Amino acid sequence: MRARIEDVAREAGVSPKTVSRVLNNEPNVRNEMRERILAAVEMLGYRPNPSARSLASNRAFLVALLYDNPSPHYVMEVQQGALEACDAHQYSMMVRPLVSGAPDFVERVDVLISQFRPDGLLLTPPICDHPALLDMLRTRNVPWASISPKNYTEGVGATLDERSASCEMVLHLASLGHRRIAHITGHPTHGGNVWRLRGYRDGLEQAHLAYDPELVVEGRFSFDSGVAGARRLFALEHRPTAIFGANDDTAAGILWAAAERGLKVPKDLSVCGFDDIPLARQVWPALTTVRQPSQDMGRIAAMQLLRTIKSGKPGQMVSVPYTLRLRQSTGAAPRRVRP
Amino acid sequence: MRARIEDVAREAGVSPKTVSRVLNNEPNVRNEMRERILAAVEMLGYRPNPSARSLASNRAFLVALLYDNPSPHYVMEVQQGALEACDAHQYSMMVRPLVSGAPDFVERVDVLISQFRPDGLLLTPPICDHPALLDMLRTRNVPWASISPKNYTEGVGATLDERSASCEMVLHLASLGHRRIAHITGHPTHGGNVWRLRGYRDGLEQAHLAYDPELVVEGRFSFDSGVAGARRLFALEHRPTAIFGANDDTAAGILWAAAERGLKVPKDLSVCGFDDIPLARQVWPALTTVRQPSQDMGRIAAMQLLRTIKSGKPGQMVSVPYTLRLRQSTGAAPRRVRP
DNA sequence: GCCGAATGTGACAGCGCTGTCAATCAACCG
DNA sequence: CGGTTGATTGACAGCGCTGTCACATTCGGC
Repeated sequence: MRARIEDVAREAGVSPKTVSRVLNNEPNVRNEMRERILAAVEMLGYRPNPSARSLASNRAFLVALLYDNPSPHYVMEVQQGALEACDAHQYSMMVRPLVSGAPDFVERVDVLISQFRPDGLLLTPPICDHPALLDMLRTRNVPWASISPKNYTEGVGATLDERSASCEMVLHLASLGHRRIAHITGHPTHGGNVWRLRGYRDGLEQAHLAYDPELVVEGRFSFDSGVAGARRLFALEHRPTAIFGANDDTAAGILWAAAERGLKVPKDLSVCGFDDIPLARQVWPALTTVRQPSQDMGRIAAMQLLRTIKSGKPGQMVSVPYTLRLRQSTGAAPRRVRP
Repeated sequence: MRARIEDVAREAGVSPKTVSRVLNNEPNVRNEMRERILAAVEMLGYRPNPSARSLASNRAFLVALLYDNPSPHYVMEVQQGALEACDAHQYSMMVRPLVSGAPDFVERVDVLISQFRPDGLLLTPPICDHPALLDMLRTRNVPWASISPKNYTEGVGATLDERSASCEMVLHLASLGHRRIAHITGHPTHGGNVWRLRGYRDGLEQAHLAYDPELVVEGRFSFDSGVAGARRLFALEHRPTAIFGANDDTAAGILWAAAERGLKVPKDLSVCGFDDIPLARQVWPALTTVRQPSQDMGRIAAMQLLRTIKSGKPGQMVSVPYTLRLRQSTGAAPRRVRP
């Protein structure tokens, strides 16, 4: 049978409670004692029983990651990073896919909380911007951390300056000579969408290009919405020479639609995306995009959440850096626009 | 405070133990009583405390999904399916990314088991074919279910007849007039690789085409290995007119390398893959591939695992159907091969 | 060297549930 | 009709840990 705390206590010649103190990093244990106990733990290969721990302490040592996201790669990256942070702090993590548009969405999370009693939640877009959910969490006093929330000036979590990144991207296109730069937006309820769109407008302004509403098409952060959006833009009388997709999936759709129409990228059309998922390198030509360190963001948000849980004081909203990845899908604007 | 089993018992006018019996579907409870108790559970919105449950019963109501897989989409699909099955049976699921090549791989899983005491493990390729791990699990008497293991004639889990699927794919290419059909294999330690390769040879044989070792290049189930493998095949004096990638990532790499070399797909070269991940539709031209219902496989494997756990008798290895998805990346063999 | 405060340690109950086993009851047998 | 099953229910202990509180020890200031 596996070692219990009592065995460690006997081995170290102390009471179980003292062992418990050491394991939980509680103060008021002499150093000598602490070391003796840690040695005994090591020797017996002791691991606390999480169920007993959580039953007795009424803490679950559990963080739940909630997602509702069309991009498995993104979720996977965030999950990986969050898992790293949880492991490092001896917390376990559960994952839960959800449909944030479902009528019983908030209730489902409520059930989840009463069932598993997680110490905190990790929210990805668009869940992190769901007002009713956040209200419920506040009421139930459950801490949470957000990844890329719409409002990045408060709360706990990790963000990226999507507005500046988008602005830079548009300036890059402008510097290549593009004058008609279109944008296929993300899902209107995603926080990211708001900032990427705003950054697009910033970029136009800074490049002294007029904003033309005709050139902004609503998408859904998906491949299909990229295809559909690009088809609409191609049908314009005066079509754009560059299209900025709100994410890489969208941009891949644009590329696909361009190929369908026989347009050469980047000769006839420049295309760029956002996120730098593997797909960005796997399409032809490889996508110019903004690298977003999703895994780091997952790790950082989880760390801030754990800090909040442990200290009771809210952690920070950490901004992580982005990088422009210039690849083959963007190039000089064509002299003359082919239909 | 949240309702406890005692509250339900009081409400229904029975002992806590009887409530427990109902909640655990134990026999020997009168129907009338069962219904009264369920009504009380419903009324109070009672949810058993998983920690207390697992502490008292020495079962964790927990399944761990282990993966070491380069394809996030695949893992995500399996995860989603497995989660559905676990939810339906009131089990929770933890996920754990691992590196099966690491020297301490088996030990890490061992630690995981003694720490969380999962009732069973769900193994994805290539982990499900790791002999040392399986030995350890047998020794520790931990049940597991596999998804697409190399040996699909025994054990518990879900498989797909990859051999027949690959054979059909090759026959499809042969029917289009291709005579030099190449194959870029998967990672040599993956079970799937063995059967896909064998199916490729079956197909050649059934089409009365000679097997040419020059046309089989070792890959790693990755985009990059597809690019590298295709470059090698293009360098052959007598290059293939069709390349069958062991999975869609590989096939996407082949497409990329073809574009790089200026080869038109499918006019100059036919390409096909395996799995039907979203990427297959997102490249240009869309990939002909084999649809593998990964989510169903995750769900089915989890169900079989849960059955094993609950009954003590091993569940089955369930074979799920595949479908050929013919898209634009395959076409009639060229009359004359351009260099 | 004495006293109060700060620090270090342990005894014990109990978290919410289930396993064990005993008690009760109805059905059935000869 | 007494005895024997088997079905149904409950009492109670205890899973492995931590919170609470009491007690022991050390420290600093005068």
